[in-house]
Amino acid sequence: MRLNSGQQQAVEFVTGPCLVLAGAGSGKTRVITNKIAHLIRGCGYQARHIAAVTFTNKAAREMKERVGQTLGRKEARGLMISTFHTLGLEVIKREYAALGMKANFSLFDDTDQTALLKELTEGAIEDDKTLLQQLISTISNWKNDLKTPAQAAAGAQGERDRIFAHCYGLYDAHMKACNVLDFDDLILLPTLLLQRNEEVRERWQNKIRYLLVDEYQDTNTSQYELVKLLVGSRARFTVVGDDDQSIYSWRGARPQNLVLLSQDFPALRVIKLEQNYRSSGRILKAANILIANNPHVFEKRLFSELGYGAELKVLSANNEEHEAERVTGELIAHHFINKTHYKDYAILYRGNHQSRVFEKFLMQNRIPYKISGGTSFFSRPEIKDLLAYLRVLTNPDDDSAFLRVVNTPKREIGPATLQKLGEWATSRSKSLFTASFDMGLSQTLTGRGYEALTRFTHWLGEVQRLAEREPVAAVRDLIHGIDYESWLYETSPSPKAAEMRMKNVNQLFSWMTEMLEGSELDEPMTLTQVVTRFTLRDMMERGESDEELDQVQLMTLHASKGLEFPYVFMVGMEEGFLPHQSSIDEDNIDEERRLAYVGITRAQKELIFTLCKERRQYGELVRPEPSRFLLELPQDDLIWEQARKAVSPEERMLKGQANIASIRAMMAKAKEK
DNA sequence: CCGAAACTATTTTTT
DNA sequence: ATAGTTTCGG
Repeated sequence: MRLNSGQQQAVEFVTGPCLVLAGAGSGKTRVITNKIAHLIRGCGYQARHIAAVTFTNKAAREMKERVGQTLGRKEARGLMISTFHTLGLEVIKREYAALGMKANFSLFDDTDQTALLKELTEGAIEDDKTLLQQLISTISNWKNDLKTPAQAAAGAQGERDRIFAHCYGLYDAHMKACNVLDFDDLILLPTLLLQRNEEVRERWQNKIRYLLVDEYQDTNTSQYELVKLLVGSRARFTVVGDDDQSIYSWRGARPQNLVLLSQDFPALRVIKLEQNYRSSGRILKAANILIANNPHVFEKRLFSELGYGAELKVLSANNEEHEAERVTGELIAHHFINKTHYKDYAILYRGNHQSRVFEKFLMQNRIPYKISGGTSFFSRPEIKDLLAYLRVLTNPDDDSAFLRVVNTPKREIGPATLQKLGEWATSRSKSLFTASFDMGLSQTLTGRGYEALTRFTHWLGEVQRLAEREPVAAVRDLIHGIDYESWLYETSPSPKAAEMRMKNVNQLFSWMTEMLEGSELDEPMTLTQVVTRFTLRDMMERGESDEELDQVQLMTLHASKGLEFPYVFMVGMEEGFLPHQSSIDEDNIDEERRLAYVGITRAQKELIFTLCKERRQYGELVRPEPSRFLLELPQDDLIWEQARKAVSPEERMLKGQANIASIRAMMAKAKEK
């Protein structure tokens, strides 16, 4: 397919700053990939001087894939295509000396971060969950606004801010002492460094001679600052964005950055892409009408030349189970009648927890499905345990990791021993692991504790030495050395669960081995890098998990951004759910509407909404109203299908099964003919 | 120091 | 409702 004139312009304008306002489905990924090709083939740029930045790993992978298809592996070699965070990590990895850091830093994920702040504030802040959450996001906002603890304290308004700023200071000191970074640091530190250090700034401006940013409306202040520093006065860049798809303001995203751009770069060329190549006319009309309820920075009118298409359906269900049952039944029938692939369907929901019921019904009916985005794998204790071990191995100063690991599996190192070790280490400004090798320690510790502790740390020290030469062997020795498998069997509720967990461990191990040894496509990585990449969930694709598998796609609305599917189910269309309750409370409906907009514009051919009359929430029965967004849609294009008369849950369960079973029987009969 | 029982918070979205 | 956490008895 050829590029339309807007796309063509966007691709060919390479001499200055360029903003592409790309509506949903207007082919922005095509523009980016074609532009990269044009820069290399038409403008004499070398691949290694071009960087493209996205927000999610999934998006980065997809872009790599698409560029690889357009250019071929050879020409694409050396291109930097990554998330903002991975780019920041890359800068830090190369410039750690200028940052005054050690090379072997490790990375905190949000659980580690929460745990540390909880510990630091014990007593000072009441054990209030929401307050802790506020503290975390306040610190994150400070970091996103490039504020140091001192600056935060100076600008603090009121008692609460002053206390929070103090906690920020404690947190920051602890992070530095342990040689640990959090996610925000991956943007913050490079930005501060490039601001302050001209030599480093020039080096990176020379390295990245053309920068492309996808989903620009999701940038926060520090990310925009980093972009400005990287492009410098030459201002050779393209950013692509759509303010209607800004759904990350809770993470500090500033869609106003779209406006700032024309102030900061007066020469900015603005190009609008308004033709939608994805959705039927009716779906697009619904999306346009919905989003018209929001205020707009840039006016744009999306149009489609595809057919008008089928009506949008609204299925009403009695409860969650019934909802899943109806979706499953609808899906089976549709799949059968239209001879589609399962991967043509997506089930989109607001919160991850909603996937459970759908998973259950799909599984019962032998429908292949894939839940993507779910954080489950990395939050599993067995995975966190092992990553913590590896963090100690690569960064002996990582006290959090050491504490997690020191008595897992149980090796008789209790709180008393650790308390004393902690006091000893603190008074000597050492980390726990490092201090455990001190000779004098035997004075303060009891015999048993000392014995157990030193046996463990000396052994771990040996593994550490091995890891420097033979990382793969070291990881293997580690897993065997702690006899992790036995530990799993002891602690798991059932042998089956233990088996599952061990499978996860082996999965992790084989991914790591791949990354450590490298492949034709990827350089071997150090253990430090591998551990960091795992925390970022940024690892290379393993061969088998190709998206080509024929599976129904389940994901959150957030995770669906940038993707498209022929048939889309948007489930849980209820007040309090799609406009989420917390957004209603905070009077932030616009962002929820954009989220609905994103969901609707994922659909190519058909779109089905579902909602429940009643639903179990925290075990309580609630009767939610239909989402206001459904009422905002053009009713002439909607078909509301009422649920059957209420019946008892048991009866409905049986009937539901029978319904699905009868559809299956029908299919089987039809097949015989 | 360990296991069972009682208790409690969970559910917004992601790097 | 359910999973994870704390507490109490052995």
